[in-house]
Amino acid sequence: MKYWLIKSEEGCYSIDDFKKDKKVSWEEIRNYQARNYMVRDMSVGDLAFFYHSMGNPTGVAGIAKVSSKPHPDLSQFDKKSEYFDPKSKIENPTWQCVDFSFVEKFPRIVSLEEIKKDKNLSGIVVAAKGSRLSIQPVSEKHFKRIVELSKQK
DNA sequence: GCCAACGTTGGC
DNA sequence: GCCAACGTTGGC
Repeated sequence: MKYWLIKSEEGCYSIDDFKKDKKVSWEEIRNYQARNYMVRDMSVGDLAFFYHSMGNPTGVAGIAKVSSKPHPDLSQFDKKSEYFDPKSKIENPTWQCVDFSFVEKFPRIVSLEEIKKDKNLSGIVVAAKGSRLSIQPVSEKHFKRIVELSKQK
């Protein structure tokens, strides 16, 4: 069982959109490191924080669960898509993604500011300087701590 | 809107 | 394979 953090711009796709959809294919990731986490390291049943970037506030908004094995990201073959990749072949797609199902929306956002301040969360990837990766691993300890924080106040 | 950090591209 | 130029992310 592993834990993750997936970023979404609040204005593009928020936790409320996710709650309504119940399930989403995590397409349009065009970063090899992020893709490799999905393809190589995620397993069905893993939990992931749903993180609002560019949010007000920015922070962890809820929890998602990996609900599929990796499959081709169809947007790479869609010529009209902003994410179309002319170098990718149908026989051997460059970009793969997994599906996430909705688990819960936190009663409140655990903000990035709060995460940075909490001593129990030192070393967490999302708080590192210049941490831009849109999919990140989270340790079990850090995962549990943030869940705990979300229930406070 | 600014800008630091860092990934990607392409010339050599 | 190096590295400068360029593009993108994302906090502030």
